[in-house]
Amino acid sequence: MELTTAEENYLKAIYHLSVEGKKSVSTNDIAAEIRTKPASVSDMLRKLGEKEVIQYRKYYGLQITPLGIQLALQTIRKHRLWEVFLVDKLNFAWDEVHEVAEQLEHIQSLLLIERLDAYLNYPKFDPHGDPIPDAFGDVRSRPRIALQEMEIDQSGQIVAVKDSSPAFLRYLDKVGAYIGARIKVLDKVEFDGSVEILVDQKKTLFMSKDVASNILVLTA
Amino acid sequence: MELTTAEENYLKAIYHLSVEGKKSVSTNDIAAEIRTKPASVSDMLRKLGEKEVIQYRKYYGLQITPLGIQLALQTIRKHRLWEVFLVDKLNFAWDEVHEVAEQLEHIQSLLLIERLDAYLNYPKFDPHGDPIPDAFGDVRSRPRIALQEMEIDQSGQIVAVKDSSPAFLRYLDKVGAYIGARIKVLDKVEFDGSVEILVDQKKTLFMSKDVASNILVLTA
DNA sequence: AAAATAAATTAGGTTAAACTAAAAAATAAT
DNA sequence: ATTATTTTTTAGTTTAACCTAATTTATTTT
Ligand SMILES: [Mn+2]
Ligand SMILES: [Mn+2]
Ligand SMILES: [Mn+2]
Ligand SMILES: [Mn+2]
Repeated sequence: MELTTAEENYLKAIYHLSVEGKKSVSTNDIAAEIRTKPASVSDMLRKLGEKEVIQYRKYYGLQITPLGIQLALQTIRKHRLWEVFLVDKLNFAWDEVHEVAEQLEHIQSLLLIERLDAYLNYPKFDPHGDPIPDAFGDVRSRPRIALQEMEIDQSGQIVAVKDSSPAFLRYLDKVGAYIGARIKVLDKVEFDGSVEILVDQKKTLFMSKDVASNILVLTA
Repeated sequence: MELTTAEENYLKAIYHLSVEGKKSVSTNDIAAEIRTKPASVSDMLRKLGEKEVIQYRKYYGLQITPLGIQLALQTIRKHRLWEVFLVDKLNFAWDEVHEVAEQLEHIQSLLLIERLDAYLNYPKFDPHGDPIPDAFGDVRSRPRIALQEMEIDQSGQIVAVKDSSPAFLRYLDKVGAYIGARIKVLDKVEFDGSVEILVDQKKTLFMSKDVASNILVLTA
């Protein structure tokens, strides 16, 4: 069973929206995620249904199948390994990798991805802190919460970002927030949900609710 | 000006057949090279003509333009750099790289290819001995002749292969011929054109005319 | 429960890239 | 110089992946 590039992109979007997000995924959600029109999505859902990577009843909704999950995870695995390669070996910044990985993830070669994995020393997380599925599709996920949901005085370590857009990542670079940083919540403002944190025991940082909710933390 | 993957493949084939080969390139030649039907080639030639990467007058023939050469060389550059990456970094054998490089060459990112070039230490030749064009499309080509055309007692160094098929490359591996090997022609058989050579001053090797004509040598 | 609104699908069209079969042009053979 | 052959192009289809506009189904509101 092989999927086209477009099919892989759709399936990946469906996986992200369903398995990692809410249970029910709408045609409009997928269209927004993939930046395409709902009519095109309907068309593709029928095709993915025929290929049995999703279970699809029109007007009712869809459910990704075990086969679909497995294939989606293989694409995600490739995407994240390439991101690690770009950052670790080619010195890309973490905000420069997504677009290129979006292309590289579709290269078809089992040997390539296994060799790449070995070459990178079997990394467990990508530059944005997202877990890299192994060759069998197993994902070791860490329990993590949004910084925005932490209590005052609670401390932890930044382990991932929810939003991987260049604008957001460059903002984090600018203020000095990074994956691996140890943080402690100093204050939370009731009024607008903004937070004040201490980074690496030396630098205090204010951030909006919007920013804080896109930073994922492993609490101690 | 951007080309699709199919257009890049056609243009690359046209470049190889015209610039590196004979002057006049037929529709059938291209069809054979790309493993497609002549009718499909005619269609594509019209499109490539409109994009001005070739000059095309139907029934008369085609000529690749300077713009076409430049674009073809960029694709060839990417192809060969990826081949070096696969062999040097991911331990691919030289007969395993072509198919994967055929896909990787179409990844679009200027940053990627410049960084890759730097990471590989600006290699000048790919694993098959073919020169890698630089970012400006300049190719440093060495004067090389087919082993088959060497005289008895003449010596030199294997610098490239004409045929990159896995079958041929694996045969060379088996008999112990490799790029960089110093050789000397011991004998040439008039009857069938086969040759006997001495490799690295220790091992003698017999090879058919067919094999010898696909090995390129830099004569001392 | 009917009407209004929102969401999803279908109908019909476009573009890229392939194909087969038929026609046209160029080349080779008599 | 015709005729025959080969090469190339055109005509007409197919498939994948998109689109807009129209229609159908589901959901909400009155
Ligand atoms: Mn992609
Ligand atoms: Mn990532
Ligand atoms: Mn290619
Ligand atoms: Mn090569």
